[in-house]
Amino acid sequence: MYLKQQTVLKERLRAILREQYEIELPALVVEQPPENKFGEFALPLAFELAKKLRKAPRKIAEEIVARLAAEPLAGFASFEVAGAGYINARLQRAEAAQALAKEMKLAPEELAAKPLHALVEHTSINPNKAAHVGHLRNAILGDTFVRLLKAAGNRVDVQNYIDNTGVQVADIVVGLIHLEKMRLADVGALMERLTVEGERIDYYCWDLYARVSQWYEADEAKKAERKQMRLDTLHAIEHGGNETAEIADKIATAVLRRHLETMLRLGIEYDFLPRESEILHLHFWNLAFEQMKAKGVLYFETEGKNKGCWVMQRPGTERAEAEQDGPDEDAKVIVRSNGTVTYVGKDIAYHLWKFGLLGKDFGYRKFFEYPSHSCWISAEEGEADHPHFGDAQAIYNVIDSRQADPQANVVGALMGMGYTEQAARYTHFSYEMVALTPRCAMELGYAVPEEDQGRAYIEVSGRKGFGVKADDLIDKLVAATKSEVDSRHPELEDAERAEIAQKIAVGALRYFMLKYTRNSVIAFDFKDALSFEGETGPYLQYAVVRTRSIFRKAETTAEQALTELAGVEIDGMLDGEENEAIWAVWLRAGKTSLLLEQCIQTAEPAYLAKHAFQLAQEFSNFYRKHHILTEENAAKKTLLLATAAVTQRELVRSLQWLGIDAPEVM
RNA sequence: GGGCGAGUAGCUCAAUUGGAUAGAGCACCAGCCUUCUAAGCUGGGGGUUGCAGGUUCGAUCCCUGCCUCGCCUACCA
Repeated sequence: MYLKQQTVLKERLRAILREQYEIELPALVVEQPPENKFGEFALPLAFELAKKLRKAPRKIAEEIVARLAAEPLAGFASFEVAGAGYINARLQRAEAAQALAKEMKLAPEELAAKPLHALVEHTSINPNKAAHVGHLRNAILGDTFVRLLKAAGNRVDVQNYIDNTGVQVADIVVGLIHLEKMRLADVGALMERLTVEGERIDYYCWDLYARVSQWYEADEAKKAERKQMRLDTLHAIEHGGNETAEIADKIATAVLRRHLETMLRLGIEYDFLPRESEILHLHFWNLAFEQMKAKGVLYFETEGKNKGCWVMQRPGTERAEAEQDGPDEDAKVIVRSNGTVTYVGKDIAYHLWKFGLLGKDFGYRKFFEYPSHSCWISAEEGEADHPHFGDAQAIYNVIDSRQADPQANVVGALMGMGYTEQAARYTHFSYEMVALTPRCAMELGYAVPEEDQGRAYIEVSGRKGFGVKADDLIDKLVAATKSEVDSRHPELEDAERAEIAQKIAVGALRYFMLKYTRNSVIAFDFKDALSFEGETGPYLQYAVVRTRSIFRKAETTAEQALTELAGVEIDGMLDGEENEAIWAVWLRAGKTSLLLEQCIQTAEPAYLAKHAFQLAQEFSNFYRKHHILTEENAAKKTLLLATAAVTQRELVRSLQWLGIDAPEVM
């Protein structure tokens, strides 16, 4: 509703500017006034025009308002000049509410103008240890963005990139072979033993990874030897076709499966798992290398520290003419002097594939089953019958901000190859890490040096085994919500209480990760994460539960209540100070599609989280002031019921996009 | 050294990307459950937006300089 009216207003204004002043403004700013008493839209454009027209802003505003008032504009009640030259527009409130009540689905004009085939990559955890809170932020951000893109009408493939042949996996293999003295058969036995004992393989690896990392450094005399073991192991894994690689594959696959299970607890699913092993073995790089050489993106360095390497100019390091003598020491090495390719090189090849520019595809086989679809994994030789991924028009990589540089290198390579359209639709969906507060770290039993105790946060470290595991956090949340539900609803069956607790725990966790904007570091603390009051997921769910309770008692449904509003005369019932709380709900509810658009444009889900919270707040305020079930005026009661209904509809819709499900009772 | 990000209430964060009196939550204080669920609501205190300049009708936001903090900057992956 709101977005549509905003468009109507903008079009009218553009027409007026053309006719009256012969001016075309590239961007017409429409704001939301700080308080509803100023109206629903605020336009500061008179300030901008003042200089061009050499007139006082207030005078210009008056002229425009006169033109706006000259003929009726659909949905608007009035326009006025305010302050030094603001133009405020007021909606015809009853009309707006009636229109919003009818919007059972998102209106077509509020969906993406041009639906795209988008590809979102998120999670991408090294399959060598348990997922931790930082990975949860990644997956929750990515999954939420997927839901937003889909809601706006785009086709979306969800990918989770698996670095199954990297050093981190190699470290675990070194641990199994050299510390635990295991062979392939022993690893199989270990995994069976863990299953029997109900232990998690990813937890086992968490500890082993920390042990190996320390072992590398523990003995000064053996440091070099041990680092060489690590390198040899890595190369064996990369090469494939040997026992070491088989151990790596066995363990990485098992850990990956655990990651999928952990994420599924939060409602997060994937379509495809491309693995580095296939990027290597199917020789994606060879094709990328030929293409890059042919297009002059790579050049062979003959001097300086990078002598003998194929290098690429780093984006943003273009040198002045005068300095162009000698080698570019800032250049990024893509192929080492020993002929092996770096990570960035492989990443470029992978991204050419994502856009369908490589000229080669993965093999595919089924890996994991969800109730509604299968998740596929890359394979050298896949199944004959399979879906096809890649060929995306837009890609979003949910990767933490520390990898901004390598990401920029990939974009730089695409640009250099002339793929400017693809480069423009390449989004590094960057976010800051989740760190721990010093207090939280000490609670977990980690020794925090005195000089670090005053810091706002401490970075987690997989190598030190320092962090909060995802499943531990989810378990803790579920336990806390379960005991709360148990005490509030002793009349319910235990299974039902468990289900409610599960939904609340997920709501709390997902909202916690989404309420911060992407580039703020989350200083994690159990106290905040386990809070269910104030700006939290449960607060939003509670608002929905209250509306459900109302419709149960009124023996109707939200849909019915909204339908019935059409037959009622509500003119005047949304105006005046005594009705402000009612209108505030309708206005906020009408902004959902506007927020959807903003979130996608800025790749920032936090705005929707805030919107949902504000709607819940407006509703709570309304709920206290207006008692629905005891309202005696029939028309008024219909409006109040519809107000609860529109809250429920928009809140449930927003929460669904955030991946949060509201229970029936809580 | 260079690049990126951050610095806002006691704490954790917002601020519609340059707009009206800088807002929320937590914590603290005072109230509100025989009326639709108190995981709630109302009120209160709390701010020189790191510092100093500049740009303009208007700056938390843009520019310059400085201070503090974090991250990135390998022929590691």
